[in-house]
Amino acid sequence: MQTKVGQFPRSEGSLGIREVARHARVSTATVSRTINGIESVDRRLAARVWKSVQELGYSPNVFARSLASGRTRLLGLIVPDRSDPFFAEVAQWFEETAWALGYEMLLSPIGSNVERRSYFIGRMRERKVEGVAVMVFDLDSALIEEFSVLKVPIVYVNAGPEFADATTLSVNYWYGIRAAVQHLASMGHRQIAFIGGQNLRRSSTPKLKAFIRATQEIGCVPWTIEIDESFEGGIRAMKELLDSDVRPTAIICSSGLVALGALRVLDQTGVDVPKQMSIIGFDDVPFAEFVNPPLTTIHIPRRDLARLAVTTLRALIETPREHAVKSSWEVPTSLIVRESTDFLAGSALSKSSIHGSAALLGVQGAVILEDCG
Amino acid sequence: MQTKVGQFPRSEGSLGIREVARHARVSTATVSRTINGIESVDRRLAARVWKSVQELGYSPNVFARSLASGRTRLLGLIVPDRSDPFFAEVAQWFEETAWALGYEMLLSPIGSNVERRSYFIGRMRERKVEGVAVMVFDLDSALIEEFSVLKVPIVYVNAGPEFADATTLSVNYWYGIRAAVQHLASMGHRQIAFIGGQNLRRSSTPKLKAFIRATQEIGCVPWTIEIDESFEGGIRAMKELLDSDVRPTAIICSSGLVALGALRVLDQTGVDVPKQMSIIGFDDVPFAEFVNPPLTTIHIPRRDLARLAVTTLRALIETPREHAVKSSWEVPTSLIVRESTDFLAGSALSKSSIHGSAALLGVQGAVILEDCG
DNA sequence: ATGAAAGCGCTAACAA
DNA sequence: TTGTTAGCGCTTTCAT
Repeated sequence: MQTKVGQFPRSEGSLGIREVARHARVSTATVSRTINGIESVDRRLAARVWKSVQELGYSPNVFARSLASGRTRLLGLIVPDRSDPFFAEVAQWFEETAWALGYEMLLSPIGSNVERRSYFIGRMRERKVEGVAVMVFDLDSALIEEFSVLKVPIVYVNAGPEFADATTLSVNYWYGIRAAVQHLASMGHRQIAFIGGQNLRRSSTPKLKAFIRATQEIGCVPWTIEIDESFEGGIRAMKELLDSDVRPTAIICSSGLVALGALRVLDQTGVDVPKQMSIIGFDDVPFAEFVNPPLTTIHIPRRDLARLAVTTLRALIETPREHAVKSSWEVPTSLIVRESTDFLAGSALSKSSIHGSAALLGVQGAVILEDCG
Repeated sequence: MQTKVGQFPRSEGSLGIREVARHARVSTATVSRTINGIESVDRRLAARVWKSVQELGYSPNVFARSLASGRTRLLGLIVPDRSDPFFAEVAQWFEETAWALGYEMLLSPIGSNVERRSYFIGRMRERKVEGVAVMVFDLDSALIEEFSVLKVPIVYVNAGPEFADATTLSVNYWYGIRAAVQHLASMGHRQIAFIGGQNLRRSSTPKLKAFIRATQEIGCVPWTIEIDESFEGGIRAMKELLDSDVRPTAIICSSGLVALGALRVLDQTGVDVPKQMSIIGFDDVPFAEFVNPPLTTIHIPRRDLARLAVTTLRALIETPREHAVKSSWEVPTSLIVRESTDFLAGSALSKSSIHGSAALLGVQGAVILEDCG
């Protein structure tokens, strides 16, 4: 019989379930059952237990609990970069939703280098995540391999391989981009350019496709210009556009930052937005509404996306995986009209009530155009 | 002798330290020592162990590890609101620093309602945090009480009680605000207003004091206007200022959002920034540099603050607490000059090289004025 | 330097 | 319904 001491000062006087049990004059099992809300416990005993818990100031040790139960209630979320405001917000909603369902989030901003990636993968393994949401497009197959070894459910969000049985969630850019194009067309714009590019999110392709389809739909020639998706990219593209013989009258940017860059050039060049040029961005960036003029943006439902990821994961985890069928879900985008878009100058069309009402809502007001689908 | 089954499907084939030990033909103790990098292990045995770890794809169970060792290596960080970009960034640096030192962060965005607060406090207790950084000013004493029961080290960051023995870190606003006032004064401004207020951060008072002292220092009368610290607050204050008989020529805002609000009003009123009015904000908000014109801001060293919090906590945790002395640290603020400040129109002063060089740095360039202290 | 074995605090059979 | 008890997977003494 040895008395364990340990190098590190343990929490005071080992206040564990045993002390509570002794104090309440019941067994540890009863304490455990009470704390975990198991019905079968006698009301009077339960009351005694809770009282002891209070008096002693007991709080269960999650580590012991996980070890004993074999459950961790941990959900992994793999993103490229936590400092990107888009992923930051998604992560926040993911965590919030997870909490609401009794889970924890383990965030893995794996970046781009391989060491960092396997570090985070290892971390998730050590902590025994029960499921993982993958939000990076180019997670290499070796890592995916490593994961499948774990045999935990995975959902791919707006990314990932087209496994026959992979569960996927995706953002439908078509709705929002089509709404944007039609919004512009309805105000007389025919020369609409799209500034897009490639980045970590790799959502460029679907956005581009949607733009092309939407412009063709209204009988216009798609006008696109590719850049790296950033503030500087927006600056370069806008300069290029301004230099061309015939200027577009409206521009859709593939991200909020790109739009901010475009706006900068326009401001410096003295081009009035929206009178001389209309700009539409994405709300993947905060402060789109605090900028001058407030940006008309395509809204990505980050919160819905995050929630869907968590709930899907939970379903996968808690459902006996007898009939694991491929399932895929989609969240729609929409258009938020603010003040960076207006009627084409010299257009025969006059101000419609839609835009008028947007202005009426005041500085932060916005009218949301649902998808036209 | 019973074979444990468990309700929940456990990780495949119980790949634990025992399997590794068997595979490497050593004891579990040796495996443990090897994995934890304990020197005394024979090189050849260690090699065998690592090989087995590789081949088996073993990764230790953190829960068991924590349970056995009595250490959690968890650091709590209490903030009001994780969606505030300031705290979001601090939290990120906190976590990053913690990782670098082998710790984890447990974030508690306790908000304002009591239930939420005690929920997060409870969470930290359950998880046995080894130390806590408190970044909220008005953590009520009851909660502090609850914490002191845990007997874990606490550092108060820019907040908290003035316990005789409390460890505190704080932001020195004096340097940055003084630099801002002097920057303006050097460009001929004498009518400088300060838009400030109160918010969760409660950093208003030190900021206000610093402003008053700095303006008096240059022989000006402090001109302050109080609002709630927000975008709308900035709008209201700016409107009020524009309506007054005599307008200020330069304005320092107590936060980035307030500055954005002020900028909005100025833009709508057709007041040119910086030609007709200079604006200075705080960089507690991203995109201050992406706005038009790029905002001259007072820089708060969020990263240093977070790092200091973590390293201080670690020192407190890992140092035998024999002589626990009160200690306090400070991080300085500084001024980042961009393009929202300029010479007073009609001033006898001409453009100095300082501002000229800022312009030369281009769209995103900035010259940092260190504290004048 | 290595191994045997006693727990860490809890959960969940199983028995009562 | 309640209690007894065998682990969960690891660390760390203690003995070798």
